[in-house]
Amino acid sequence: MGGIADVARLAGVSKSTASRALTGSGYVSERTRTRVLDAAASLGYVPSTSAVSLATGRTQTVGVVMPYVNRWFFAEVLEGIQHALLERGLDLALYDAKPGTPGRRRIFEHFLARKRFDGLIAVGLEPEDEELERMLALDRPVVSVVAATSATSVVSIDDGHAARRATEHLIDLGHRDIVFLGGRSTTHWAHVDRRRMSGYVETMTDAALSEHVRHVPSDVTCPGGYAAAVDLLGDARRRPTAIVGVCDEVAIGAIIAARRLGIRVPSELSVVGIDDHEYAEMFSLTTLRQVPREQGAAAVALLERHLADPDLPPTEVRLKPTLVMRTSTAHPDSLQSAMAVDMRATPR
Amino acid sequence: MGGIADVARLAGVSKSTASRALTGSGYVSERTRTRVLDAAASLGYVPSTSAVSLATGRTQTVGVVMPYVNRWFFAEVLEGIQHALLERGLDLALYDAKPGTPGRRRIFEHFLARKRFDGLIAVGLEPEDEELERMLALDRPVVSVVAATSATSVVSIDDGHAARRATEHLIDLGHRDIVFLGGRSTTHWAHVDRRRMSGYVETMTDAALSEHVRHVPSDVTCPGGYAAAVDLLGDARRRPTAIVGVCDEVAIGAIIAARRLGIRVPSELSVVGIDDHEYAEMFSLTTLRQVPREQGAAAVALLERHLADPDLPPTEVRLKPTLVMRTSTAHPDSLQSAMAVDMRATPR
DNA sequence: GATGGGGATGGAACCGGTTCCCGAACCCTG
DNA sequence: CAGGGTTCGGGAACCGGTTCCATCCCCATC
Repeated sequence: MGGIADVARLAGVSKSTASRALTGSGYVSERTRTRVLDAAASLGYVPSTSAVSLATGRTQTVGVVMPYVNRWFFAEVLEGIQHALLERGLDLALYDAKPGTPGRRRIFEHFLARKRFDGLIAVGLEPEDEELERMLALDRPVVSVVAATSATSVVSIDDGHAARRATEHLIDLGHRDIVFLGGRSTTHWAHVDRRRMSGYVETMTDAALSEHVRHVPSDVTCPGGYAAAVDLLGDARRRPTAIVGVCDEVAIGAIIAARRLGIRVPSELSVVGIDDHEYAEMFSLTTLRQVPREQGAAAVALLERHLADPDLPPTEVRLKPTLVMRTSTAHPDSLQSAMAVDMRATPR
Repeated sequence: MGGIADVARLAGVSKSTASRALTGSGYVSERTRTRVLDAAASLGYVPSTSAVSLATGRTQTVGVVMPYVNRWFFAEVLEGIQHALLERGLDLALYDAKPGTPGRRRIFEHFLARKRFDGLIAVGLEPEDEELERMLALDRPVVSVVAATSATSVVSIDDGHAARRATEHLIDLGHRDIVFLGGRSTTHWAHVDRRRMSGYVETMTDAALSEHVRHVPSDVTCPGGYAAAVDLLGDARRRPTAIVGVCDEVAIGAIIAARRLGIRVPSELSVVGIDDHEYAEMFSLTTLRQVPREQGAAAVALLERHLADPDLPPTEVRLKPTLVMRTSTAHPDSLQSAMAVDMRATPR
């Protein structure tokens, strides 16, 4: 019902003219154009997307593949993507590809092959070689958000830089016994987490603190950070003066653990994270801010460029995180005592 | 490239026979069927979805409309839906319709009208009348998850029941001064929140505690609950002995606030939530468990029935939440002191 | 041996658009 | 006034499947 043929009939023109008037391509006089547009409006005409796709080869849809949607970073990126697509009139097909599940296999074997999209955005996917192959074989542009590959375009923050800034911040405050918390727990290392860890190790080494380098693994979630921190902080002899969380969720878990154990933050323990999570403010967490929503938007913009120019080579967009100072970090106790002693010792 | 015509040619049959063999409808001899299947496999044939949709009128896609994707409940429902769709070979088109945004208007005016889906799932959408109209006018089955309407099928938990159980639990422990925390802050009341509030009020009234009924509004988020609780608990004279959180996020916010203020949970303050949020365990939160993932799956199952039988009348699936006891609730201090006094007073 | 019904197959129409190609009309110039 | 370029519009092919319908064959039945 209500096909373009009806519009054409009502406007008194042929299908082809109606199509030209509606899509705005080819020569159509101003008079007939408005006549067609009026007819379409009065019939409430909406073109059939399948017919359009079939004829043009364009689906007006972007596929989004991500391993989680219930974690802060991913949900935010997804919202950013959705928002950007909405503005462009594009639909969003979501594929939730949890690592190691049969669903993930099906997505790569069946769903993607159907090519229901003009382009693909892969968020934090960490694809196996074969999975990456399949994505590239689709002959559709692919943009990754957070990825270690250079086979596709990539949008991400500079993770090493973020971890370096975080670590430097603590060192500048006078900390030496700094633990890197999170990553490589039950599962393998995620690339992001490894890059952040490397940034931490490099900075420690550069500051001649390499013998203080210490990594405490945990699930990269708030409960994960909490559990690992309870363990770490429970034993007073092993307790560091500062923690770099692999991300805010882990850092917040550590703060909650510290509070439960009666360890004061920041006077007895400094904590810094990476993200600027929705809850960071509530916990006064000092952190390196990234804005996943912007990364989603940037991914869409980049994908759009690829769609306009199929020969555009893979491009990298790397955003710089910024340090957001709150009150979860301070000079270490020992230093404060030392300073206090100094002050007392100083003749007035 | 690689159309069904090629498959047909390679198998030495006509397009129509190839189609029948591949879709499994109509008469095809066993021999030719396997021949066609082999040909398709060797060519790596994947049917064009747009062509299939155009010919059959089915898109093999389900649309999902929700106001948020970065909140726990919504993200979990989404994952449940995605998982269920994956099993059925259906695609998922996501529409993020934040209340009061221009994007939401566009979704209802443009995107939905394109009917890129065979059916629609609306999660916690709270549509305006006009929006509901539009959805129903699409002539596609609609299933709501959490909704106050009976115009569509609905999947949800019994919110009133949940709040009643939560409140009863506190009353049974001996609390009288019980506050309902959350809802109707900057925005309007959400229906869910109102239903939960009603359950609380009813229970209080039934227990002859109506003069103790007290509602403290807050944003329905963790920081929102935190901020409101800091306010509420900061003044010792206004401080209740127990809190029913409109949801776990708010309840957890209250626990965090209490801890910061040095108020012990549960001895000085009991807190109960509704959800069984991912973080509930970490905060030892007593709560009424709902499993949004199951609700998503149920919504898909229900939608599937509607697709199979277009005349199926709107149906309701209402799940019962269960009480999960952790250690955020206990007898109120006063009662414990009273009991202690009693014990001392009791002659041995 | 004629009749009929069901299984198997191919031809062609159809889903609803876009786009190529061609002809008509128009305007301007030489 | 002839000729050439530009604008406008229609017919028909095409995108890649599904499905209706006609045909043919085989076998059981009367």
